[in-house]
Amino acid sequence: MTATPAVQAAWADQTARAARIRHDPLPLAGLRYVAGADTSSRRGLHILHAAITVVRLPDLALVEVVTLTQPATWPYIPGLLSYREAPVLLAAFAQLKHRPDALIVDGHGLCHPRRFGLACHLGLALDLPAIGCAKRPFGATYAEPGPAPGDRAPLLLDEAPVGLALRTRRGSAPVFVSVGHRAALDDAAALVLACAGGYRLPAPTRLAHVEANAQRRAWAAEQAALGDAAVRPAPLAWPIEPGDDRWPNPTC
DNA sequence: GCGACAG
DNA sequence: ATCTTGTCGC
Repeated sequence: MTATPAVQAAWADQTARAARIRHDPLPLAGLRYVAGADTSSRRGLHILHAAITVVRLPDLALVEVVTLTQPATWPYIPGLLSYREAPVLLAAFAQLKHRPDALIVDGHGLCHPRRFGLACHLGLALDLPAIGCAKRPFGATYAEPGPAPGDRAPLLLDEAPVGLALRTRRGSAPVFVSVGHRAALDDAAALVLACAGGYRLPAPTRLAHVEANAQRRAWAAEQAALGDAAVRPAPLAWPIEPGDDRWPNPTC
């Protein structure tokens, strides 16, 4: 994907929004409900299945799940994941009965070319403390952290510290934690560790991944049962032009 | 042209 | 992200 007008507009949009990110300490002591966000989709199908989970601390019990299926309006473009995934994730979040104290996103926060990854985008849109916990470093470099859970090393992007490579489980690759919005990095790491529960990925996003996949399978089965009435997968119209309602806009 | 590249 | 078989280890 090249620098189409919509892509350039999105870059400018991210830079403008990044200036509004705050780095508050997370009130970890009173933290009770932590949400997780993830999506699933089938290979050539531009349909997104989102899941938002709410997990209770400190026992990591799953107390609420919302899933939602919507057509994607953007392709996946490295650095512009938000424009693809944020709309359906925000719509799903709006259906939550609980108001979580914080959100963990399957993706990056400040570890991003314009310092505005999906976790920043969602946190800012929701005005909620948000952190990114990704499975791959997205171009950032790091020294291998020690083997014990809690061991960590700085994540560097363009020579700048943007997050942590954090060991959450012995014998597993580290996860890549960066601040999204209204959170400090050490608190973000502490929260991820508090949610690890013996797994590599923190419970909120790990369970959201499971739920989003279940939603994709359920949707596929439902479509199969509908036969002729099933939605025909319209190919994603791309690129888009100015004035298109998919143009980067502050509401999503 | 080649390799990188969150999900 | 998804596609895919077997394989290694607790």
